[in-house]
Amino acid sequence: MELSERKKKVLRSVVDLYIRTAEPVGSKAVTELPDMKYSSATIRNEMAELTTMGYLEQPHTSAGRIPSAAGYRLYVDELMMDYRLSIDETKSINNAIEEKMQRVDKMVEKVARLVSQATDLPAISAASRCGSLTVKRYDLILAAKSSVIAVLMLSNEQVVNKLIKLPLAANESDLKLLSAVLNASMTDIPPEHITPEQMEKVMRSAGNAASLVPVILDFVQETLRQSESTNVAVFGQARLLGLPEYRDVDKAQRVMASIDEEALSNLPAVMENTNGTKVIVGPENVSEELKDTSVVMTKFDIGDGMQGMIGVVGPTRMDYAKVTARLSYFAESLSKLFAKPEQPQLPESAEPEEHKE
Amino acid sequence: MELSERKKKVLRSVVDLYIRTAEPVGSKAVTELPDMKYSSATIRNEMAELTTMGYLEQPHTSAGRIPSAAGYRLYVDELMMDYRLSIDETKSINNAIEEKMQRVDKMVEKVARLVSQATDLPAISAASRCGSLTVKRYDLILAAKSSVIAVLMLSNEQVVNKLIKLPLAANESDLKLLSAVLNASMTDIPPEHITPEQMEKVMRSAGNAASLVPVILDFVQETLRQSESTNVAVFGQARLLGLPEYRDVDKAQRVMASIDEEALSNLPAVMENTNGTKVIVGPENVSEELKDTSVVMTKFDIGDGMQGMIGVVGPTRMDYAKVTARLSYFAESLSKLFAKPEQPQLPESAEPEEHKE
DNA sequence: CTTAGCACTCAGGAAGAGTGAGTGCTAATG
DNA sequence: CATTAGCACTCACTCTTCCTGAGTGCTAAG
Repeated sequence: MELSERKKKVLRSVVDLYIRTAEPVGSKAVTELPDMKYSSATIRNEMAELTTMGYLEQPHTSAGRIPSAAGYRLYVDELMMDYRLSIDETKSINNAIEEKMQRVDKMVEKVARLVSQATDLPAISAASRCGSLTVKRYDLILAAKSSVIAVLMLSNEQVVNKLIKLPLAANESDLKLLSAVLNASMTDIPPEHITPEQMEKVMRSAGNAASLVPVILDFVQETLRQSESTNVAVFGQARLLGLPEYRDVDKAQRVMASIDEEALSNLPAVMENTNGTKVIVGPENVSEELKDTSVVMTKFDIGDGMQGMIGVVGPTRMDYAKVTARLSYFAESLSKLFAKPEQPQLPESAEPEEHKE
Repeated sequence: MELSERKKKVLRSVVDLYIRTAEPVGSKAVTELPDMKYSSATIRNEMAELTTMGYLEQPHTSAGRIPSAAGYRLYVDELMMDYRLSIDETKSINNAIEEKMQRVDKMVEKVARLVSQATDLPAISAASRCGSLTVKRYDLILAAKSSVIAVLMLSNEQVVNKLIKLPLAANESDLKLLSAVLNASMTDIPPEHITPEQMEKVMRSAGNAASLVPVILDFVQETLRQSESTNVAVFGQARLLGLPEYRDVDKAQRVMASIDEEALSNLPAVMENTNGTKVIVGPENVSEELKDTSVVMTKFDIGDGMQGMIGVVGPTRMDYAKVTARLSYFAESLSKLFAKPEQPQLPESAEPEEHKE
């Protein structure tokens, strides 16, 4: 059933107010809003109907209304006003991102930290590889009498290396032979297909350098496996405590603990089939502890076939408009940055104006 | 002034009890301890004296006593009983550490997470390089028509690499020349000594590959600089909230926020001149917010000239004996592990017995 | 030196009263 | 018919008061 324009306006007002004050919203408060031209009685009637329709709730008979999960959902999907980032905001975001950074996952972490600051809520970051990797090319460098550097180029253009110390001396030509063998027979093979039999075959043809083979292939397996893992971190948890809904220490503790766990396991799965920004309102969360906690997550591509995810956790009453706006902007900036890694290109298309309030 | 044996015994009992219960300790409670053979009146007198000596405090006239900072200090330095880890504890520690891990800083983080679990307190981890690094050796590998892998071997035997894409094609002999030049003139130079003049000199002698020089040297500088930075992380913050002293949300928030900051900046400085395990009792902390929060930190060497630090943050009333024991054990295990990286050797010397309680 | 006894203090919980924001309903109004 | 004014009612919260009991310091006796 479709809501009347007036009902939508009332619902939006209630949600907005509740987001600001964290207290049940009464009919009078709504009346006092700038462009509400109805009396409190009318609003009361509308609110009563919105309550029976399930968009609002009443903590007890003589209190104002608060939005229900359905109310928030509707608000997020249809009602909320776009929040435009202020110039200051975009500037500080850009400055922060502009710094040269080397390791991709550290970069994502850093941005998550910024997001946490910007939203004054805890933030979660995750960097993960998607799709399985293989080795595209092997190089062996003789670094000293008895140490060899193995350099692997992976299918995503990433390069990794390992220093291997040998029990005995090695020479250039042995290494040349071995790397030729490896490049011929061990490229483009996913880690789970590296069998002991294959390993033996390689060893037989590797001549003097045969003792290197198991070390290298172990390293290969480890590298390919490990790079599939996700790297999750949480920042600014303490900010939760500043919010009235988490004045209850027990609740805060439960939520924070489950952010830690959730972050470390479930999170990647949740975003599996999504792209862009997703809002999970309270009870839509799987975990029991997070039933009145909302999550806004955004997924984006970063170079080398990796994906990044940054999210914010807060009370169901969080400022969805602001949070999603900021998060999207961060994600967009990061994507662009990684698209041209040597020459950071920052989004200018956004044309930020003074933000409405 | 030296304390009598009886006073020491009373002080120890009070601290022990307070650590367990988090509530002011009355004379009666002390009397009821197994080997206290005095009446409550006697204990009262002793406690009164300990109070005037500054080792105990009284929250208000009609309450029991709690240890003062000086009391804790004395307790930590002289009074507390050694805590022996139980077999179970050492087992779970060893299991956790045994897994193969690749990146050192991740390893330290993982252990910190374990420490947090084991102590049920927030833990801080830091991994940092000490002393300045230089490049020991350069290798350049032609990876494709127009991409080159630069492999640097650093003075600590660590190897790093970077994939460089060229605007034009390169050939083997150009790279051979360039790497010879680099190895001849740019080794063992700390990052701050890489001057533009030098860079130009190298470029002049580099022939066709000159355009690679700035990219490589930038990478060198970045690598050497970055590896000096410290990598700090905090885990299990939420555990603070389980403790009675942090039922006050505001306090908890202040402390947690300042753990975040402290962790990220001050921490390495604090441990500068220390080795092994250090206990910082409440007011000995620099930060105002942490005046009634204690920190136990331990510093240890991990391979490659890196140092690791793991610490625990908790109320002044934390179980110092247990925490220091566990922390030391973790640190010891890690040090040994890194001493023989390929063949994890776990401490057996500890000969853990059933722990006293 | 140790202990029993006693008067005194004071934090913290329980019970009760008052306050006011907010509601739903009804009747009047444009 | 939609809107609004008016009114009685509800109920969370706060403030105050009272009471209890754990703990103390001091004194006098063992």
